[in-house]
Amino acid sequence: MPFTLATWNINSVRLREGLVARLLTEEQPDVLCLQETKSPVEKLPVEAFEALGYTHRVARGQKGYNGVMILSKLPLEEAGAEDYAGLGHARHVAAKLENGVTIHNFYVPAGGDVPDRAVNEKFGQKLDYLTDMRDWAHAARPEKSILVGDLNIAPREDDVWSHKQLLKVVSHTPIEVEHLAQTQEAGAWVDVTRQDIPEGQLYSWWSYRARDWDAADKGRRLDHIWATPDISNAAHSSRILRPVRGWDQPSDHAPVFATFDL
DNA sequence: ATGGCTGTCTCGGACAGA
Repeated sequence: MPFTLATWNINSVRLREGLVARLLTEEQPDVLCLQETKSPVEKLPVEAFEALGYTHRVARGQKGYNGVMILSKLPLEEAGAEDYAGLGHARHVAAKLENGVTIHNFYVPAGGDVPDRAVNEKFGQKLDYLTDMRDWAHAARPEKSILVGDLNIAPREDDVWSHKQLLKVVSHTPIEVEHLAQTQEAGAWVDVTRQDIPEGQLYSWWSYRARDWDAADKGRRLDHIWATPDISNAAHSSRILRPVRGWDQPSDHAPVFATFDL
């Protein structure tokens, strides 16, 4: 049975409960992975999602920051939650579908302003988080797995509006790109979005600060869908729903979709 | 002009996002 998966940094699920419901109604993904829910688990809005058929979920949360949730129309069982780099943050949760596919939902630390761990602790935490993800993938040798989320790195030159102007900007620095590549290699993860859309500029995030984000189009591809090689060939129909960035009181991220024939 | 804004927690403004 084919299933459609989406990942979206919602930037407060309580504030944007209505936008989530709209996406679920209009696009009907089987599984939706959210990041930056910014809510303790017990305060997550779930009733509206249940009414739309999304009766299964796993979540981790904390007050004010971070937070991840997987909403699903398909039954799923919890498959763990890691606290990489020992930050005490709710940045990962995993779930296993009845078809045996495990879904990992990540919110990688943003990393602060200065791309130098000697003067910016947050940048060091971001690199350490990616290193722990790499070591986990290397040890676990994941199979039949999908890794999604806001990885907060735009790895390719055509994943940003200006490669040259962003080389020293956190999210596109060579050291971050190298750390992400090592994480990807350790799990043999296939970048599903780029498998489907190999050429051209592709963004999933546009800053709130631009006067006209659509016209300026200074975006970055920070949100990703990866799959292990045993199921990557089943993936197709990848897409980024740019119009969602233009909805009323939007998140600064657009949702990323893929369908798997499994 | 890569911060010009936005959200949380809490009721003014620090902190975080990226």
